[in-house]
Amino acid sequence: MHKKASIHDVAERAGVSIKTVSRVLNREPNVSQATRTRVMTAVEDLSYRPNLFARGLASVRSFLIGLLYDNPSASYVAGLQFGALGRCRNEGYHLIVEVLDSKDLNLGKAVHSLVTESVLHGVILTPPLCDSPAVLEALRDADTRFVRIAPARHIAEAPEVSIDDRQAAHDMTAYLIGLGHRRIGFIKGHPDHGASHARFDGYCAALREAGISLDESLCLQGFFSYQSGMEAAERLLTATERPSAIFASNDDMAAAVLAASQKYDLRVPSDLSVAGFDDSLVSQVVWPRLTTCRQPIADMAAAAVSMLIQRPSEAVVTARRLEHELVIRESTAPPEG
Amino acid sequence: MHKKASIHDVAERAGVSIKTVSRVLNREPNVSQATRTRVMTAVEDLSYRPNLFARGLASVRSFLIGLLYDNPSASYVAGLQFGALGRCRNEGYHLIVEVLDSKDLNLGKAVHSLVTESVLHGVILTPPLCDSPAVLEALRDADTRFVRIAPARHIAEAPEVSIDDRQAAHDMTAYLIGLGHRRIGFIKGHPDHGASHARFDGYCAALREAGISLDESLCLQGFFSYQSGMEAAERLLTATERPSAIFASNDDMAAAVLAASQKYDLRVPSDLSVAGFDDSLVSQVVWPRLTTCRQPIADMAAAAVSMLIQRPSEAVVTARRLEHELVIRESTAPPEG
DNA sequence: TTTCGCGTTGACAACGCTGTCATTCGCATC
DNA sequence: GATGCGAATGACAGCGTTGTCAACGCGAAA
Repeated sequence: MHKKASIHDVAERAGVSIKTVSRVLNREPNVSQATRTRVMTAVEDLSYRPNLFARGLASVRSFLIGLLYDNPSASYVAGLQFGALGRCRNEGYHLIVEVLDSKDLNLGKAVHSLVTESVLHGVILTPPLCDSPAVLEALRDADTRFVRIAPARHIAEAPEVSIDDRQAAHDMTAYLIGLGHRRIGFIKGHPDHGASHARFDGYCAALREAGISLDESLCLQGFFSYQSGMEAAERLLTATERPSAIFASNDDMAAAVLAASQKYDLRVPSDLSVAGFDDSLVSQVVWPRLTTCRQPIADMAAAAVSMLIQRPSEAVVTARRLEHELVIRESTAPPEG
Repeated sequence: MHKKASIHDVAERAGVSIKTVSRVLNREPNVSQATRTRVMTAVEDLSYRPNLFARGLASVRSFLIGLLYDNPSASYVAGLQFGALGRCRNEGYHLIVEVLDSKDLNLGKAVHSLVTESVLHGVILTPPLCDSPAVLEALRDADTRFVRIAPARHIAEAPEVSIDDRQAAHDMTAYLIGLGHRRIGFIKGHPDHGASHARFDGYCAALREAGISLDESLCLQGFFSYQSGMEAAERLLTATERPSAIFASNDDMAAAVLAASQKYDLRVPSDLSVAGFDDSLVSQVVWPRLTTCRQPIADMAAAAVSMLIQRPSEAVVTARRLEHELVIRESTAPPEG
C-alpha cells in the first residue's frame, strides 16, 4: 500500500510552492502555461487528489451537494439521483443523500443541523419538501443555496426546475378526447405535491376546451401510491356509469387501475383506456404497457446541480422548465361501441 | 440569520475548554457527569453542530459512508439506500452515493480517487461491484473498510451481508414442486451477480431432491432486466412442451413472463404458475400479483452500515446472513389437468 | 503527614488545504 | 536609464476540530 500523496509531494515534484499547485487545481488565473502543465503532470504521476475535508474547511466551497427527499417513490428518487450523480461527477462534486420526514415537527431543526454540520455547497429539494416553509426558512437561515424540483408554488428568487405539469396533463387529456373519449376519469396525486394540482388543472382545462363539462364524480383523490390508486379505481369502475378512460396522475396508480380492470373483467384498452404519468419502469412492466407522459427526471436533477454550482458571477438562472413528452403505448385506444 | 455557533461558543457558555466539549460530543470517558450535562445544555441552547470537515480533517473518523453501485435496478438501490440512510442517521453518519461503471477499465483508479479524496469512513459495495477485483484492490490499497452486499464469492476477512440465495431458491422451487409442478422453467440472473449462481444451484438441488431430472432446455439465461425476461419467456412458452411453472430470478423478469403469457393467452396461475424474486414494488403492481421471495434489502444495508461503524475493539463480525421469506400471492397454483 | 495514583481538565500543535498579502520579474512607457 | 504596472509566484496564517501530553485535585495507602 503506497502512502497517499499530499499537496507537498506534488509541489516538490513540480518544483513549485503548494499554493501554485492549489491554483492549478482550482483553475485560477495567473499561472503560466508551463507551470500549469508541469503541475498537472506531477498530479497525474502521483495520482494525487485534494482532500475534500481540507478544502471544505479552508474555503467556502465544499464540493458536497445534498439531495433531500421524503416519501421515496423508488423510481422517482432513483431517476433524480441518477441524473444528479452524473452531473456531479463531471464537475467533481459529490452527492450526499438525506431522507427527511416532512411531517416531522422538528423538520426545520433537522435541516438546520444538516447544513450547518456538513456545510453543503447547495441542496436539491424534491417534492413535497420543496414547499415546506420550515425547510426553506432553515436553508435561508443557514445561507445555503438550494434548487427546488417541481415545486407547487413559485417563490421569487428561489431557483427551481420543473416541467409544465399543467400542459402535460392537458396534452394527455386532449389525446384521450381525440381518441373519442368523453367520460374520462381522473385520479389526483398527493395533495402535498405541487404537481398534483397543476395536473388536475390541465385535465380540467382540456375538458373545458373540448366542451365537455367536468363531472366531479369522475375525479377522485389519490396519493401517488398503488394502494390509493386501487381504491380510486374500484370506485370508478363500479360506478353506475363508468368512464371509458381513466387518467391517473402517476404510473403506480395507473398500474392499479390496470389491476382493478382485470378484476372486473374489463379489457384494456378495448373496454377501458388507461393513462399514467412519469414513464417509470412500472409503466413498461405491466400488461398492456401504459400510455404515459415522460418527464425527464434525470435531466431535471442534472440541471438542478448545474444551477447550484454555477458561479455567482455567471448570469443567474432562477427557473428552468424542461420538456415533457407523451408516450403512447398499448393501454389507450378509441372507445368501443 | 444567526451566526453559526462554534465549539468556542459552547465552551465559553459551559465554562470549560473546547477540548472538554469535544470529549463530551465524542462520548469519551473521563468527563464528570456534572460537566457533561452542562456542556450538553450549552450545545442544545446554541443548537451547535460540530463541523464535519473539521472533524474529518483532525481525526481518522470521517462520518461519511460511501454507497457504491452500478447498474441500478431502481427498486434494489432505493431499498438499500433507504436502509442505509436510516442507520446512518441514527449514528450521526452521512451517506455519499456514487455510481460506478463496472465495465470501466479505470474502475480501480476511479475508486482510488474517490476514497482518497473524500476519506470515507467505509464503503458499501453492491453487486456486481462487490466482486470486482479492481475495486477490492483499490479499497485495500487505500486502507478503507468495506462491506459487501450479496457477493458471489466469499473472501476471507472481507465482511459481507447476504441472504442464503441458494436456500431461498430451493424453498421456492420446493414450493412449486409441492403444488404438483414437474416441469418448472428457470430464468437465470445476470452472470456477473453472485446471487444468480446461488439461486440456480438452489433450483437444481430442489429438483434433484424431488427426483426430477434437470431439463437444460427449461433453464434460460436472463440478465435481471425486463427485456431479457421477455426473451426467455417467449422461448419457454413457445416450446413444444412448455413448462407448467416458471421461476424467474427476479421480479422484473417474472413480470415479463406474466406479460408474455398474456400474449399467448395463457391464464396465470391456472395455465401457468409464475414466481419471482425480491418482493419489489413490481411484484405487487402486476396482475396477478407475483409469488416471490422477500429479501430484506433495507435491513441488509442497515446491517452493513453497522458493521462499518463498529469500533474495531468490539467483536468483529465478518459475515451476516439475514432471513429470506417466501411471499405467496396469486401467480402460483397447482397445475391443471 | 507524605506519597502515589487516577480521574478530570486544559494548552497547544496538527490535520491539508485556501485566502491574503508581499515579493519578484519582465516588459512597456516616459 | 528610470519608472510603472501587471503577471507570476510564494510565505504564512487560519479554517474548526481532535490527538498528545502535561497539569491539577482529591482520596487512598503508607
